[in-house]
This record gives sequence, C-alpha cells and structure tokens, in this order.
Amino acid sequence: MEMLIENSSVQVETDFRELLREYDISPTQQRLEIAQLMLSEPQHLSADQVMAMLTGSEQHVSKATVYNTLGLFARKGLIREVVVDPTRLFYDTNTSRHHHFYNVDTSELTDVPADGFQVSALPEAPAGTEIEGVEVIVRLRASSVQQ
Amino acid sequence: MEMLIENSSVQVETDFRELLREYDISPTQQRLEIAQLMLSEPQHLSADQVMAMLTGSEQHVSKATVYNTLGLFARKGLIREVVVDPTRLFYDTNTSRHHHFYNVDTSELTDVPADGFQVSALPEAPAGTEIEGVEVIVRLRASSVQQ
DNA sequence: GTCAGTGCAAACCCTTTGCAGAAAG
DNA sequence: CTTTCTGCAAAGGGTTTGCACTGAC
Repeated sequence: MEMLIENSSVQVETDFRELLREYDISPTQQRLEIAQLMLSEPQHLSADQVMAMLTGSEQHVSKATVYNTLGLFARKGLIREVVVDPTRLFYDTNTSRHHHFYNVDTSELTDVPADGFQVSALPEAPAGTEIEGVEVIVRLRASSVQQ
Repeated sequence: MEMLIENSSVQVETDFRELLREYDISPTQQRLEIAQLMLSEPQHLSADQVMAMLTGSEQHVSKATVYNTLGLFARKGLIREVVVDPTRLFYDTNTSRHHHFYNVDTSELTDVPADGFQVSALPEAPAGTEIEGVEVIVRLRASSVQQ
C-alpha cells in the first residue's frame, strides 16, 4: 500500500516537473507541491486556501513562497488570476476562455457552464491599447425564496 | 461673480439634497459634498481619487467618512462598486447596465460603448441563488504596435 | 435632547519586500 | 560554485473600526 502510493506520487511529480518546464518555470520542490495540489483537478482557490491545503502536507511551504509561486504561475500562464473580491485574489486552474459565478455570500467562485452564456461581439480596444482578456463575472447572492 | 457662484452652488446643493433623500440617505454636509463631486458628471473614481478631489474643497472630509460614504452610496444604489483591481475599489456613477474597459497599465476605468458589446443570454443562477449583477471587464494594456 | 454622522488614529488583512540561508543545476 | 529560490519577519497600502465629539432634526 505504502509503495503504491509512493510510486504513483513519484509518477505525478514527474508529470508536473515536465509541465512546469514547459511553462518555463524551474521546478523546485515547493512549486511542484503547489502545482500538484492545484492542478490535479480544475478548481478556484485563493492564496489562503492554498496555504490551508499545504498545512499538513509533508513539505512545508511558507506564505511568501505561496504568494510568489501563485503570482509566477499566473504570469507564466499556468493558472489565471481572477479579480472578483476586493479582499482577496482567486486563482483558476482553467486558463481557457470561460466565465464565472461569484457567490458574494459564500465567497465561492465557480464556472459558468459553457452553454449558459454568450458574448457575441468583442468591443474594439481604444486606440493605443489591446485587449488582454475579457472577464465576465455573474455575482450571485443566496436567494430569498425557498428552494 | 462671487454671488453667481454662490447662487448656482446653492441650487446644486438643493438638488443633491433631494437626490440623497430619494435614495434614503440623510443628507449631511459631507455626503452632499461627495455627491456633488461625483455625480455632477458620469465618472469612475477610486476612494483615493475622491479624497484627492476633496482636498482643496471648502469643506474638509475625513478619510473614514469618504470610505463610509462611498460604501453607503453603493449599498443604497446611488453608485456602483466596480471590482477590477486587487489593490483598490472603483465607484461608478453610472448604475445602469453597461460594461468596462480597465487599462491595467494606467489603472483607468472607462465604459465600453453600448454598441460595442453584446451579452446574449444570461446564464441561469444555480439553485438557491439569484443573480445580483453581471459584470463584464475588458482588460486592456498599452499596445506594442505603433498607433 | 437624542441619535446618527464624523474625525482621528489605530487596527486589520491580504500581499509584497528585504535579506540571510538553502537548494538547484 | 553561482544563481535562483525559500523562509521569516517586517513593511506596505487600501479599507475598516472604536470611540469621543459634532451636527442634524
């Protein structure tokens, strides 16, 4: 049992090592740890949540490194920074074009199903600028009516 | 000259006094000052910018009051809070449905012309929630090509 | 006179930074 | 061995809060 886990985690680690290299990020232990944690499944996490997930993991990662790493990953295009909450940043492991629900009551960030929304024509960027990205955020609150 | 300005400013003040009352906001001197400053023309301002505009105005308004007032105005629906920058909040005096350009290089927030964009179908809110608002932010950066 | 609003400074909280020590290649 | 990365703690910066004073009505 122990060996099986060992083997599979070594396998996973190797994969992420290559992934980071593809994105021009030198794969240190901490970066691998964070990559593995975040990228194993699509999700939306704040730096705080990443910190929390790291607590109890075998390898200690400091706060500064978490912030640095998330910023680095986002700059390199591995993950996407999402600005929805004035009090904290979210990081989305899905970098493809899609939109978000943000529940202001629970601070939960989720994807809008691809078929639920359509942005037809992109606006033209003002002179001297180019479009870096388009973000659509649908703010939700707990509904007052009974479900 | 002095008297003309006096008269017109008294007129303006009266208008905003009524406007605030309509939004269920008791019109204090500071709130009137801020309302007049912001609502005289459509614009996008951060709390900091409001502070700066107040400096040199006849009536002193403290930082705490500026923040409180902007939050109050937003809660009451007089202005709209816009979350585009992780480091500061913007307040938009245009509360009708429209979208924004955000220039990440200059931190400038502007409106997307109404005809430049189309959101066709709103997504359905997940069970137990209702849509509070939809925000579309087009992030811009200074273009590398010559204009 | 009562209660809401204001001002000041301190507290907050997320994020960034400076710098010495550790790890990567 | 050199360079980059990490960890710690402290600084930063926008926003909020606590509380005494002031102003609205």
